[in-house]
Amino acid sequence: MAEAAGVSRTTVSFVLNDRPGAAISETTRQRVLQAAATLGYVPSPEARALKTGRSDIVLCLLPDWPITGPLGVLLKKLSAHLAEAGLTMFSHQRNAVDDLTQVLQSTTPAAVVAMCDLTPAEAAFAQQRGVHLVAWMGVIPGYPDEAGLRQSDVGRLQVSALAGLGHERVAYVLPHDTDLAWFSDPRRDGASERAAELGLAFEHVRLTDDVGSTTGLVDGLTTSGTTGVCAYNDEVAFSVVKAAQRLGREVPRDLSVVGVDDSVIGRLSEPSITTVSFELAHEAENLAALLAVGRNLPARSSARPAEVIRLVPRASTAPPGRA
Amino acid sequence: MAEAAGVSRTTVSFVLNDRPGAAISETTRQRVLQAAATLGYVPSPEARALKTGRSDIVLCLLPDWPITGPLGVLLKKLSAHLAEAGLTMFSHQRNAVDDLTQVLQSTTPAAVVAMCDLTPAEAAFAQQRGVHLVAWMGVIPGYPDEAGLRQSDVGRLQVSALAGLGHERVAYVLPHDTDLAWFSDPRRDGASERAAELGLAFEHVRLTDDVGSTTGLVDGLTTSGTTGVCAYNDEVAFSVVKAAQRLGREVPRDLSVVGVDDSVIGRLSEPSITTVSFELAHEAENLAALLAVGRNLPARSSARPAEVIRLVPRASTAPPGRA
DNA sequence: CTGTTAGCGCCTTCAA
DNA sequence: TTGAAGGCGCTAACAG
Repeated sequence: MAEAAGVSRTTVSFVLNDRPGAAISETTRQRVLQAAATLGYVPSPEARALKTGRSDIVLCLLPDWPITGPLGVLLKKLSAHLAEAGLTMFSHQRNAVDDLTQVLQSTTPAAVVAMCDLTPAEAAFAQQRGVHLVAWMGVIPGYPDEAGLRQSDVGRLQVSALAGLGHERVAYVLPHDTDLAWFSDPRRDGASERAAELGLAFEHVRLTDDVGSTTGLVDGLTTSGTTGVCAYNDEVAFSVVKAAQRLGREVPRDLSVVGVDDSVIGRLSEPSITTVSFELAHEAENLAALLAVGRNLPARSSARPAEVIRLVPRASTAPPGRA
Repeated sequence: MAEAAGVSRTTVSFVLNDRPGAAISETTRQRVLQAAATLGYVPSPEARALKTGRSDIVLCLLPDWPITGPLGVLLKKLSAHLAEAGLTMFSHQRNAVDDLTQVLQSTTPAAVVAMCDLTPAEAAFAQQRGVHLVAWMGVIPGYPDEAGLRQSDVGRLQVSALAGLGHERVAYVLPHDTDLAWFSDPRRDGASERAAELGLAFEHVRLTDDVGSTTGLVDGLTTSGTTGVCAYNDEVAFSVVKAAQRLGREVPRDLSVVGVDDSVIGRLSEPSITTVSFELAHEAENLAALLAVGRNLPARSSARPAEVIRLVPRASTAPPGRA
């Protein structure tokens, strides 16, 4: 900014950054602000970052499948919280051609939130560049997962719900899309563990891309005595319900089904689908606070919820063998 | 990078940037590369951007609702294409607290792709900063929309499909979520236009958040003589189908329904839902080419499809009044 | 309270 | 074919 304001660069820097230590006369302050406004001046992000060694970008590294539902909402909230703290959130979806190493050659973010797994090389590179690494639902070698949400707990909750109704043989149904394995496997494993703890018979099957074959899979499940199904999400649950109905089975009398996500499809299904919903507002704030250390993040009120995940009982579950 | 390689900064810069004009002996080249590798040296993005005045970031500015389905796929493809051209794509979702002006204070991208509307102030700011602006499904004052896809065409195609089957009274059903108005209104308007062209009776209704009330809405539609419904998307279509069935109407005999998105829910519905699918691979390449001008973008083969949008006929549509 | 000054790491013209 | 030097726009010591 030209010293069109008639002051020195230092002064400009001071007032624009609200430097705590420095005392600037209100007159000068106004003069600088005025000049900045008329000139349309804004400091160059690159020069600033170069000088301070750090930008005010927070990068969310997302897995390479679409983020929808509760997680999408969380991202949105996180972005807003960070913006309030003067940080800008960007998302980058993992893809085959560029890894974090590449991405960090385009910018040096203040922090990277890993919502997908990082390789040791990526982690090392980020560290070397002084980038603050936060593992949130993604694995970074040597870092703790900061997410207050375990995918395995989702599976555990589903099984517990069925067990509570008296089911003794339960199954986990995985989605066709193996890209989702990163997500679905932990849920299944949690379900499996919980079933073992409770002494339930447990098996799992994976859908295929052929919709028709779901019928066969569900038939196999019911004939083997399974009375309760945990589905990866509401979409899978819906497809299981449909298949059962095609087979002349009644839901929930012959088969109970529990989904995940509390999505529209589950509400519209007949019967409506019992599901697991997420309470992620507090998580978003937590994460924002973690990322905005040293900045004055506006105080947030929302208390930590009793449970991050919660069962939403609907019509698709009942004790086995009766309506 | 220390001249641990025993060469000058110039040399390093040359080899690392593959400078065309300069001839570097293969020996030196290797020595530099070697040293860079062992030192783990990478040029600072900020310094580079400061010097050249431009970074290699492409920023996609997204509307503040979740991007799913075909558009999500497009983003993913775009990101991969840009990565191949040495550009890094970041996404930033619009939110209430930071606008583009704020975001551009964190970085100076090579280009911004507007997938949501920009204010004149935002556009001016970006221009002043020398950021290349591309309107793609978003409106930027003074810029042409580069998207080969008009939302209004989606609505038009839906109406055409119903008209082709002989329907004479059609309705458009909008989603509850008014955030989606930006998307849904153009579709509805296209449908309305097309209906007028074809001399069809046209009306539109909006769902409410109360699922039960959908029944009443659909009842109103059918009693007023509507035989064909265009739904905002497959989810809305599904909910219309369900409501019709609750009313004892049969789909498609009493009511034909056309959705949009070719989503799983439409395929699993009974009857399966006729829908509009998108062919966006070519769009992604086009857009990438537009953004990567001056860079050597790997050649792409996919030909421009005959139609960006395509009707997928399924079981939920038939001529009016018969099965 | 305000101005001077020295780089941050890189690219690039100019000379050698 | 390579080295030296200047400056991109900014921040932060350090005077004044």
